[in-house]
Amino acid sequence: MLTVSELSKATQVTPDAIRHYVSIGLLTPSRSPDNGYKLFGDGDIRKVKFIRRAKGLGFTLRDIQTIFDNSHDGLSPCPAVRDIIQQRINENRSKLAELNSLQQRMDDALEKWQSMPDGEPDGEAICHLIESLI
Amino acid sequence: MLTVSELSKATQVTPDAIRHYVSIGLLTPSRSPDNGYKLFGDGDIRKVKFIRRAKGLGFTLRDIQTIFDNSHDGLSPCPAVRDIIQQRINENRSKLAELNSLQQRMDDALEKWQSMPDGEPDGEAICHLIESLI
DNA sequence: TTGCTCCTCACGTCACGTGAGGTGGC
DNA sequence: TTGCTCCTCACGTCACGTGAGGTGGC
Repeated sequence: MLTVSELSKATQVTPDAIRHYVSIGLLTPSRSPDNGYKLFGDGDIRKVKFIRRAKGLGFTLRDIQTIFDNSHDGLSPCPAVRDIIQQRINENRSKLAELNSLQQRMDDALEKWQSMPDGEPDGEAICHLIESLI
Repeated sequence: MLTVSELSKATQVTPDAIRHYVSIGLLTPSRSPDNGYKLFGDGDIRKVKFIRRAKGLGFTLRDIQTIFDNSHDGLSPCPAVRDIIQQRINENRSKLAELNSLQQRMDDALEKWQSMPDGEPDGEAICHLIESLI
């Protein structure tokens, strides 16, 4: 049986993150009758590593809870896993497109501003740099 | 003088967003003595448009508050604007790199999983698709 | 009375990080 | 006593969206 800090060391995950996973039900440690400390089993090391791997693939903690629930109910989580990652891929593509166009706008603005002086506030414009952009 | 919904229509910004800007101090409407309604002036149309334009360039509402504060204190906000956008550009580059590598990992995983069957839970693995990845 | 706009809380979002205040064993 | 780990709240993050419950004029 492992305490929070022991599980933390075994998995390279912060104690706070582990406590968070417990608080949302991803991990369900037993309790020490002596002092109420959370006690984790060997399976929890695997579970935490799974959480980290899945997060690295873009799964949310709620997604991961769904996977655990399926697994616990004796269902194969694989179909759900395929569905979810496809959705996360679509979302990520949208976000990438968004950030790329933002990057473009920022770069354009900064370049345009290179040749512009700093204006004093004149009661007319808040910041002429920003307001100069269409 | 404009009410919330009138300012909303004039700027194409939702009433909720306008109320939010008021609540954090970006807008400071006067109040109708009759019914307590928020009353905005013509300058507020310009301010809301400025907020939207700045947000479109990656400025946070807090950044925009800083710009307003400088402007209000009779200082030129332009040097701060240049500093801030440079910082946001750096942040955006990091985030883009992050999302690009996530995209890579997701695509790789999905492709690898094409040829793998859905496994039944066997008490050994939670989801062999995810656990198959190094 | 019905419809419309307005108001002020206050919670939910995502995944924690960071105090705040207190406990228990060496 | 000091140091270390543990505990449980509860707030902050970013920019709103969404009820919840109530008001005021046509």
